[in-house]
Amino acid sequence: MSTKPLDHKQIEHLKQICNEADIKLTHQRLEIFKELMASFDHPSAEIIHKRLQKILPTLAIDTVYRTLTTFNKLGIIKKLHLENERTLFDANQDQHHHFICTQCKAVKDLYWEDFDKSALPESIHDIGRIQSRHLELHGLCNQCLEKSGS
Amino acid sequence: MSTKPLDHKQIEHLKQICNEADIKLTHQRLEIFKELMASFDHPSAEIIHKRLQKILPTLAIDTVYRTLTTFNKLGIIKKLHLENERTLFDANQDQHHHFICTQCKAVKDLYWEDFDKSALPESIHDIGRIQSRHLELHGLCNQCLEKSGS
DNA sequence: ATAATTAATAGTAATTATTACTATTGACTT
DNA sequence: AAGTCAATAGTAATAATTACTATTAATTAT
Repeated sequence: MSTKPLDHKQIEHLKQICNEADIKLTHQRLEIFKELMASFDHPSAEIIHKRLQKILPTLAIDTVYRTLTTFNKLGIIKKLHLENERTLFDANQDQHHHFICTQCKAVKDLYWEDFDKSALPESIHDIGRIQSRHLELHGLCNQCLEKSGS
Repeated sequence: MSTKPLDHKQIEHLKQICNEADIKLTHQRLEIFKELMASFDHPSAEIIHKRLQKILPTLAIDTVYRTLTTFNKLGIIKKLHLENERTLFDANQDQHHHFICTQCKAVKDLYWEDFDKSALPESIHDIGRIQSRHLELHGLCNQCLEKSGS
């Protein structure tokens, strides 16, 4: 499993967010956050729970769900509802989009600033006021393409 | 509940698809399809089941799920995995996108041909080969905006 | 330092969405 | 009219997520 180097600035940021929201940065919350920051993939609550077993053997799955929901509300992670049997979680806070492989179900990040800055069609005014946009691309990832030998 | 007028061409199309796929167009399948075609909203399996109670009182929820999965595989409807507690279903086969109101959770269709035709960023080649794109816009719908009085 | 306070957690149980199993149905064929 | 077989209803199981409650542990007051 590939991981990212830990960014202490992000942990400082988490401390600040928790302070402002008047909630405690408990050991469990910190470890769940660190696990998310270290994950290149987009783990589910269960995966996070499993990965933390070594550090926090008594951690309850309920706590993982509660914490992830809390983080989601605080805006420091995002729930992903993709073509997957489970809800996935993403700690990448930069504006980005997702590619989902229809074969292996892998989820990969995609950056597209030109699109992010582009204007939405006029017809959007008939619907409502947009706060965010998220693009979901489906297709075959390069790994699966190689395997199927095309 | 607002509904669409029934399009007999679409039912003919369904018959043809079922024929080609060598599956029977049963009474249940037809009624589920008609209900989907008549729906402006994006119903869940349970909602479809409820709405069909009057016509098909013995219809099993299992059959609804099975049929929707079948239709999804046949490509005549799409499963939507949005920020919703349930999977939703969409019978609109034209290329389109979705707006989800963060307050009332309503899902509205959005057409944006210019975007559909636009080229994806070069970086996509590092990831894989795209088969489809789906944009998910989040914000407040006009109805909720009016209610909150802004 | 110790007691009081209280948010957060672990452990357990419940709920909800979805899928699986099996006998039965009903349309079609011979 | 009997046989065939896919599809269904009814029931049960599974899996993801959430709720409940006693306990823990950190913080504040004494």
